[in-house]
Amino acid sequence: MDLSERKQKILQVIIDEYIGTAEPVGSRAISKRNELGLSSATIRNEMADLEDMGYLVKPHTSAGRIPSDVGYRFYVNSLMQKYQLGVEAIEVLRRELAEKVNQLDTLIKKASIITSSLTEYTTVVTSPMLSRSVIKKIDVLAMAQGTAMIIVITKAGFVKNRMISVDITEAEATRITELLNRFFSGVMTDEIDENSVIMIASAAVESGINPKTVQTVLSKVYEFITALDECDVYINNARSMLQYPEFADVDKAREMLDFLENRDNLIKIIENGHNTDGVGIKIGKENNAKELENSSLITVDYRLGSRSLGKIGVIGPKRMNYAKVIASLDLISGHIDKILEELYSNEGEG
Amino acid sequence: MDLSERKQKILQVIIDEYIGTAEPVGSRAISKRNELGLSSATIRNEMADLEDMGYLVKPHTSAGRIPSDVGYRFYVNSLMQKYQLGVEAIEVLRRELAEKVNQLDTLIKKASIITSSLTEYTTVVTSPMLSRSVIKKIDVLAMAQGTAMIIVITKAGFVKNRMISVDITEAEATRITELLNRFFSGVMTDEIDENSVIMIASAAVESGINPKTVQTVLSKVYEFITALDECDVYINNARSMLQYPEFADVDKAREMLDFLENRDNLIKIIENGHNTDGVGIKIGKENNAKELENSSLITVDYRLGSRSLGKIGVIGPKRMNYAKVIASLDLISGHIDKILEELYSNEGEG
DNA sequence: TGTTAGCACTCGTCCGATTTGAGTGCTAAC
DNA sequence: GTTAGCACTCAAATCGGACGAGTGCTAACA
Repeated sequence: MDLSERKQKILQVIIDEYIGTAEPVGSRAISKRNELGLSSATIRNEMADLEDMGYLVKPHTSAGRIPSDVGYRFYVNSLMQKYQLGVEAIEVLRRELAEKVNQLDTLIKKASIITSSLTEYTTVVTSPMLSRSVIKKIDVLAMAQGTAMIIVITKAGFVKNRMISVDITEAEATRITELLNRFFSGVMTDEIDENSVIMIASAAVESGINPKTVQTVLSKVYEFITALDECDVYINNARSMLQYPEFADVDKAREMLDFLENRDNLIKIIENGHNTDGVGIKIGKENNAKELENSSLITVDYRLGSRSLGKIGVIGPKRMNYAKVIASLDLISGHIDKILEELYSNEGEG
Repeated sequence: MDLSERKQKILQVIIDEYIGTAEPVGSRAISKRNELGLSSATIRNEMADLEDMGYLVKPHTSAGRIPSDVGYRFYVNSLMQKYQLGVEAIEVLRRELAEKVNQLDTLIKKASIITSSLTEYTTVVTSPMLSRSVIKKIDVLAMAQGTAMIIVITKAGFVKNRMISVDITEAEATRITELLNRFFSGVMTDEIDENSVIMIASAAVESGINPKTVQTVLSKVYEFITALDECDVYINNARSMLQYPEFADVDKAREMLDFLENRDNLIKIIENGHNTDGVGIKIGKENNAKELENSSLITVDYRLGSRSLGKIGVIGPKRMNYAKVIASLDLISGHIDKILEELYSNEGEG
């Protein structure tokens, strides 16, 4: 079942060609390029074999052939040449990322934008998972009459806030804040359980705060902390889909954009689409989503130390420039990892 | 130059029809609806007049006629019937907005989503302008080695944060935080000038903090506060463009989506497109943007008290359902105003 | 004078037939 | 094993006629 050297060569030429043009490629076109020095008839025979073996398919009798999912998979695994990004591209990336790195979410969004412009495909990034973050500080602020605000800051520099409805005085808020920080500052979010909340509650009540207020605030705080890991996803450059002939049909484009709009689904696909080691590549049906049958998804982790915080993914037509996308993602995730490492090297250990 | 009763009637029927179908409407179709009891020939004569007067245009000789920008403008100003939103729609809106109103930006984003689903057009909202906000609290936190975070919370419940590079100890950060709040808490952001910063700086230096650290932190804080009013814009349901025949051509759709992606431009258009009183309606070329020549933009303010915080806009084809969009925006902005009023009734006065 | 029936004319769209051309598979010869 | 050659296939492009929606104009009518 192994492919002869020559078949591999031909398959590679076909896929390279198809990636460039999106047109089925025929035997004559290949033989003309005479890298192989074979006549079109010979190529035809080989192509027929490749089709039998499942690497190619014919859209119809009198068209050329296009790669099947299997063909792409073989290409990605065995044939593809490593892509070398241009020095200017690398330079731009370095410069852009250096500019405003000091906000974790800004950094991620920026990374997404850069990836889009580097690859010209749609980029999706998941926001950093905060579930295993260390709390730097919690604030409870009395705001307008009957409302208060909870602010949680993690060591990694992530700030989340939420308003709650509760009658509370500034003094009470300050006191509760004090207690919260005494117990929770420096603690990892998923180590916080109801017991710790109860301890704080009794301490607060002892210091004379209305038990009902304490109860309301602390249950909201607890709820908020446990909900911190809600994963969000940013989509970038979705409109780029429209530039590829695969989506020349407005209905196709609409289907894809509708799919992208469904965040939950998208997150699921991105999380699924990933094997542990570095880059995850899902081709066509491998994505297990009808809407992505004609598309591929490539993902990488971005990490803090050994811990994966989230993912950056690129979605494009199945005939995407895999080598370039992989190179881009590799480069950018490497950069992010380094930046995060520098910024928060003391985070992440209990 | 006035339009006779009958011409107005005819114009109205034509526009109503065209809004529904996107097809040029002919004289026969109108006469068939016999609301007017006129023959097609008579209608034809009237339509020819309306064309001469600039209210209608012909795509080509043997098609019906479609409204011109002038025609739409007349329709919007004089002919359009008030649209009554369904009770279920109103109920949904009320319920949705009630649910998680406690975050200003969440509220606005949600409003945008609701508007999209109510109107089925693309919605753009500008984030609340913070320039004339009252500061509730400022925090400076020492984070990882060599970095600190500035957090500003406004009375209206807006939280913004930024990381900065500076060598600072926790004690120093706490001290600076104390001073910042003593001077700035309760102050409106645009009342803060360099003098106040200098005062804080000297106080901080007096209390023994490294002058260089003080200088770095305070200049960053000042920079941050003055940059608070950077206006952002959220786009919702852009893909809905694709469902209208106006954008059946992928290139047209692409042009529009490209335009929407250019945030600066978009903000400019939205801000321009607004006259002070309530709803702003810009039809086609009135938008002063090539990309919007075939689209209309309707905007409303959302307010806190009398102060406009930002805008909600709807972009759709020129033949959009103006009455419905206006009714929706009216309703939703009214709701938001009320919610904001309730939440932050004590904000906004120096 | 305003309205309408009638008619010639325009012009985009639809539809079927034809042509074109890229590409294939097979065969026979080298 | 390779290749030239040829018949065959089939989507896409081209062409042309029919169709029909719609117009403008004219003449007749109330």
